[in-house]
Amino acid sequence: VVSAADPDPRIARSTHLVREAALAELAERGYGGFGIESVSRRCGVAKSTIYRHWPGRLALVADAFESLDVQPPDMAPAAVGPWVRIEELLRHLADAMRDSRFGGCLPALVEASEHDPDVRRFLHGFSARRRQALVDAIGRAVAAGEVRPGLRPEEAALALSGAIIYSRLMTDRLVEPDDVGGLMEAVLGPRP
Amino acid sequence: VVSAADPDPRIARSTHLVREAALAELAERGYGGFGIESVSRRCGVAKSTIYRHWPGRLALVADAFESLDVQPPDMAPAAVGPWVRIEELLRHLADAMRDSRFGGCLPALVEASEHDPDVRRFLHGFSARRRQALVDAIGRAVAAGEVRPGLRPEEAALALSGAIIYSRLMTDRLVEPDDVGGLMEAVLGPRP
Amino acid sequence: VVSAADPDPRIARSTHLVREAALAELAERGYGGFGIESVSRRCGVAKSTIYRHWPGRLALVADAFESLDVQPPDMAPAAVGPWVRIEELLRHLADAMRDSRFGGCLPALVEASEHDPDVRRFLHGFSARRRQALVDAIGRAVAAGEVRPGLRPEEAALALSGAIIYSRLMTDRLVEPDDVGGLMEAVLGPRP
Amino acid sequence: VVSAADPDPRIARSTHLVREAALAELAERGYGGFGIESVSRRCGVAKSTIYRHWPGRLALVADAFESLDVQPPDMAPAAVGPWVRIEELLRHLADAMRDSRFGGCLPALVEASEHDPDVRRFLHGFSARRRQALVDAIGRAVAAGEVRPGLRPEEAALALSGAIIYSRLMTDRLVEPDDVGGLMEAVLGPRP
DNA sequence: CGCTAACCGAGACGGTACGTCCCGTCTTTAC
DNA sequence: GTAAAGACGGGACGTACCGTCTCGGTTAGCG
Repeated sequence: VVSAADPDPRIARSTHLVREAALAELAERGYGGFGIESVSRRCGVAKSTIYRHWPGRLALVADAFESLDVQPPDMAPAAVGPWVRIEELLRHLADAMRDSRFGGCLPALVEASEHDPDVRRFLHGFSARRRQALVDAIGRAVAAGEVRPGLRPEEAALALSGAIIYSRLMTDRLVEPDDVGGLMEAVLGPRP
Repeated sequence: VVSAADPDPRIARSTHLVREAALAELAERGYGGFGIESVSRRCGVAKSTIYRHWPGRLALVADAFESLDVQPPDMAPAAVGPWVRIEELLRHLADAMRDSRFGGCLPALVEASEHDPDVRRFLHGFSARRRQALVDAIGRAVAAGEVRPGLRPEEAALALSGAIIYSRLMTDRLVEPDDVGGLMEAVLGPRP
Repeated sequence: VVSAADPDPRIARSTHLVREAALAELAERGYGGFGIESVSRRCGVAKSTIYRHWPGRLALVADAFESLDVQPPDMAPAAVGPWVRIEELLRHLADAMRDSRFGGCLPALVEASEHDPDVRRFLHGFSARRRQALVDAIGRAVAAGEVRPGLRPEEAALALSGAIIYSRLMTDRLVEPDDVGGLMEAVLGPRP
Repeated sequence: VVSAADPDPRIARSTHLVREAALAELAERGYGGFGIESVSRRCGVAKSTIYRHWPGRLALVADAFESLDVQPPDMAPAAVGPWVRIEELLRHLADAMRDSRFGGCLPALVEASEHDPDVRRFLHGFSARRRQALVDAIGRAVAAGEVRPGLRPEEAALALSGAIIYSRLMTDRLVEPDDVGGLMEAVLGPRP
């Protein structure tokens, strides 16, 4: 919405404050309770200023989410074995679920994506990118013989990601980072 | 909200019409766009009548969901082999995701459960009941030697359910009933 | 509204309770705050029963007023001198202003009479009957030489009644019964 | 309610339109039938705008009345004789009774003042200010020998004002400006 | 002295207005 | 000249009554 090259420091300040407040608002009150005026009060930026930079509720929500930019960790793709790489990716996802800024907004994100194409694009893109990294790692694990032959990486990645997401959204007990090992063994078989 | 033994047919009529309209409204416009007055207009029941039976938005949402009563299929628990039973449960879940009344409301349900205890209780209860049936079936499959020994039923059930839910909520392509076989093989190993 | 010869004691009981409560309600909360349901709660008679006997708000208000039946005192029309008779009539009016049942309802009565013919008929009738008694007495006082000759009874009666009514409706201090003597001297001249 | 020095022309426009409509509404439908939404529809100003400037029904009623600002005529206090001054004041009052904006609202004003201190303060203040001017004029008439000695100005003013007010509120026939002379003679004695 | 007709209570129902809150647009004011 | 402050029309919220209606349960007074 706002050009990254915008030189005006006032605009940069406003957008930053608003995005922070928007995320806090979403995590705290949910998508239904999210309000522009509430964000305005929370961060001290005038409502008219917010409307000058974002066309409305949904755009602000989508933009705030994008600013989160929770990418899968790219470090050490080859230096470690595939099993460890898989574990790293899943731990990172499990951590994100516990982060108030991302995990707290996830339900709102899911709901918003249902009716707004921008939000959906972001959410599905985020999800797909992450899963692809997992698929790659599982494929390498199959090739390296660390998991049973014949295991299909796509379905396995869906099941592993799904377990973590699902436990966050529809369960009383979310998958902790230390639970990741057990989860992997349940899907991929015994640790090599 | 309304006693099951209430003999007044007017109440029965009103509650039924309102619940139907509420579900349609939720599936169509989501939790954020859900409005009592809109439900009222949709089903022709006066707003005052709705408020006479439900204290507010959230209560109506929760009650409408509960009226869905999408139970896991209880038929044939022992007559068929465990593998088939697991497949049956997962197919039923995959079907529910495609049902507009349940699958369409799921995002709203997830979002609402984040801030309303009643909705949360319903959603988590539904989810847990369903998963428990799956855990039982997987346990029997392990005991029967239909899947690899040492597989932990809880984690496996989480992964299988999660894959289906997750694909509905954060993915462009949901798990079709015919995909269930492949999914099971990815998690449980080759079909016996 | 209800026939005086109605023999059913249940109806008599209901109408009496409702009328009492209606007057109390009017004196307490005024014409604007007057409500059928409030009257119903106050006297324990069901709303449906009230509507069975009166067609609506206004009819109940008018009927309740009529039941007050505050008549000018008819005793001693000739046994005493005209001056004393005038004083008696005005004292009675001043007393009525202090009665919570009549004086408290008077503003509501005035307001209601502005838009309801039934109420207006009652109020103007009450007012005219009372004033006529005063006009008669003043006329006799003129004839008896107790007040200055040439004094017009109609205007004098209007001024005397008006002073008492006006002080109740638009003044902080209403005319007490003991002020009546002074008022009469101001309008009629010195006491004979 | 609104600062007199408020320079925003939008506020001035809104308040003016609303006050006009409120007075029309009061005169037309009375205090009981007075409604904010009706005023809103009548003048085309949104309900939310009305509530932004007045806290509620009563405040709007009181403020609209105050905006009437029907002051007793201050011109010619000494240039003319006391009798003429008295006549002038009473004619002005009788005229006000016939003005739809003031006279039409008077019953509503009386009723409202019974339960709202702001309205009462305005009404009693208006009434007292006006009556005081009359008391002064009558006092001067006594001093000038235009009326009988010993006449008490307070009571006489009460009777004269009362006759006019009372005839408006509780009588079929109000005091016309041309009736004022006769009324004065009835209370004050023959015209000098 | 029982029966039937009526009254009564309880309250659901479709409405309408209340007063509050927020939306998204727009104008005014101040820095 | 931009940002704040906030007025504006609009509309949903949840509440409270309105006046209509349909129920059983009681009760009165006629037979």
